Amino acid sequence: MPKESVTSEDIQGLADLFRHAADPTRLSILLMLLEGELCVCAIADNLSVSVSAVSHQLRILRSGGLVARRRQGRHVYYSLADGHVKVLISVGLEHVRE
Amino acid sequence: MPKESVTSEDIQGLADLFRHAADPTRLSILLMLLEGELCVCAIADNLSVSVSAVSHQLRILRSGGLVARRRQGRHVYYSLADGHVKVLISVGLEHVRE
DNA sequence: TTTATATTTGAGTAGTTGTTCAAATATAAG
DNA sequence: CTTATATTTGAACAACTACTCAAATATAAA
Repeated sequence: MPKESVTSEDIQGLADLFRHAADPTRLSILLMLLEGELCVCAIADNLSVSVSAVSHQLRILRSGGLVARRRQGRHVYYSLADGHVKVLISVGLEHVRE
Repeated sequence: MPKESVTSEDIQGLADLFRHAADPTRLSILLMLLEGELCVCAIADNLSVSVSAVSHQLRILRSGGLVARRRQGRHVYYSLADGHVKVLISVGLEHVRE
């Protein structure tokens, strides 16, 4: 992957991706979604964060293409958008655990 | 990688890792270092950023264990600390390029 | 429709962050 | 020692971010 092939748009996209995963609350949400989809209230219950705060973070994750959502009745279920997130978290964990 | 095995320290470490890679300037530095070690002034020349700004960012990258440094004469050469960074960038690029 | 539950949204705010600028430190050469 | 080059450091400041709170929207049940 030579440097010449990396455009400034790539860099901005990469920075956005990492920035979206750089917050403990959002990261906790992503880790929860590794095991399957969850509705907003379930995520807020498991974390100790308000529903509003979770919704705000989910909006950011969705704008970054990290999660997808599906409405069913009064609930909105969120899930990981693709497999890249799993790999990023796995490699990241290897790094922080040395 | 079950959720139960991920501690809050893991989450904080992961968030720090992604946060360190979440800035365009730092990301550009990491991409440059993919091809080999460089001194501070060379990095500042290639980017359009002041030497001071580069030094500040290198300090952050070093505190996060992403880069290592080696002094030789008046120059200080920086390089990637381990292979995880390369993988993170590779997977990230796959994601942003769809 | 009215009521209740689930989620989203916007404003406001405290805390964080990246840069610039000036000063300090480090090493080498004269 | 003095001078020059390379790098680091701290303060100050503007820009950004994550949360709270209140209000709005959405869907379902009575």
